[in-house]
Amino acid sequence: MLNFSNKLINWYLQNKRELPWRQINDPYRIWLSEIILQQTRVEQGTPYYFKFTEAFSDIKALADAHEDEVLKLWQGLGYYSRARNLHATAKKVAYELDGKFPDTYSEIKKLKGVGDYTASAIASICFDEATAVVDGNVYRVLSRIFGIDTPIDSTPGKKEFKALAQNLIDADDAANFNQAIMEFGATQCKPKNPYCLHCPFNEDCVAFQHGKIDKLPVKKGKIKVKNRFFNYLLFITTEGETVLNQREDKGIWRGLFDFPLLETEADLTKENFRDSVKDLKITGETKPVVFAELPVIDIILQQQDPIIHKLSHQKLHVKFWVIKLKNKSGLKTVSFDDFENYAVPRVIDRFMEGFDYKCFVSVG
DNA sequence: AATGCGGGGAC
DNA sequence: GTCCCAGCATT
Repeated sequence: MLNFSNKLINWYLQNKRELPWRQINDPYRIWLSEIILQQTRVEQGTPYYFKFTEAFSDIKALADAHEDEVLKLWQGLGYYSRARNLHATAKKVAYELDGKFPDTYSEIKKLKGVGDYTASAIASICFDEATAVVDGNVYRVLSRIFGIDTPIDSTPGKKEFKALAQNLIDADDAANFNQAIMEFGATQCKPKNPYCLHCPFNEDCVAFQHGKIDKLPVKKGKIKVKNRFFNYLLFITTEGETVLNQREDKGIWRGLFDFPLLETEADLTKENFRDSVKDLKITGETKPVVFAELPVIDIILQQQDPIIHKLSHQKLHVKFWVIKLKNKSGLKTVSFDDFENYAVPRVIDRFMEGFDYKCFVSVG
C-alpha cells in the first residue's frame, strides 16, 4: 500500500492520547511503562505507573528496594512475575551495567522480562532503532488491512506479522510508527465495533472490503478454564494475630502472601470442614502444626456461597473460614495491624476490605 | 508447539 | 457468558 506509514503516522499525530510516558524518552520510565502495559490496558496500568515513578525516581532506587515492597506496589495488577523480573532487571542495570540502560534491541532483549515486543518498543522509542513492535494491536490492524488469516498464535503467524511490520516501519520515524500502529489498534481498529466508516484505510482494508472485519485476526488456541476450590483459614488469636504465608512453589500468585489454604476437589460445606481440614499442616514458628492439635474456640464460615474469582485459566471458588484460637500455640503469626504491608491476591485484598477482625477477637 | 500466568473492562 | 488487553517464560 502506498504511504501506509505516512497515513498511519499522520492519523496518530492528530488522534493520539496524551499519556504520561509520551513526550519522554528516559529508558527507565519507558521500560517501566512497557512492563506494566504487557497484557494490560492503559487505563488499568496508568495508576501503577504513577505509583512506581513516585516511589522510585530512577532505576537505582528501584534496585535498592526490597522485592516484597515491589510486589506490594504491584498488588492488584496481576502477572506478578513481571514485578519480580522488573526488580531483577533494575538490580542488573544498576549494579552490573553501571547504571546504564542497554541501548540496542539485542542488548535490551537480554533483560529479564523483556521479549521481542518490549525490546522493540524501548529500542525505537528511546534510541530510534527501527525495530517493529508486534503486540495484540499490531496483529489486529495488519491482519485486517492486509487480509492475513494466518493464526496469530502460531509460529508462522508470529514470523509473518513481524516481517510485515518490519517491512512497513518508517526507519526515519520508528518511535512514532510503532506507537501509531498500537494506538490505531487500541482506539480505532478495536476488536469489537471498530470505526471502519471513517477509517483512513477503509478503501484499502481487505477485511472491510470483504466484510470480514469480525473474522480477523484468526486465533486457533482456545483456553479451557479449570475449576478450583479454595478454603482459606483466617486464624484469629486473642492477641489479634493471624497466619500468613508467602507463596513460593509453582502456580498462581508466586511471591504473594495468603492465608493457610485447604484446596478441595469440590465445594466444602460446614458439615465436612472439620474432617477435611484435620490433617492440614499450618506454618509454625519452628515446625508445622497440625490443625487438629490447635485450640480452636470457634469456626465461622463468612458466606455460604463461595466467592467466584476468575483468572485467565482458572475459576476459583473461594471460601473464608474464620477460626478463633485460644492462643497461638506455636503458629507463625503476624499482627492484623501489619496486614496492609503484605502483597496479597486481589481476592484476599477485596475480602479483607470488608472484614473487621476486631469483631472476632474474644473479649474477657 | 503448548501451557501457565491476573485482573479488569467491553459487549 | 466471551474476548482481549502496548507478552513473557517455561516445558
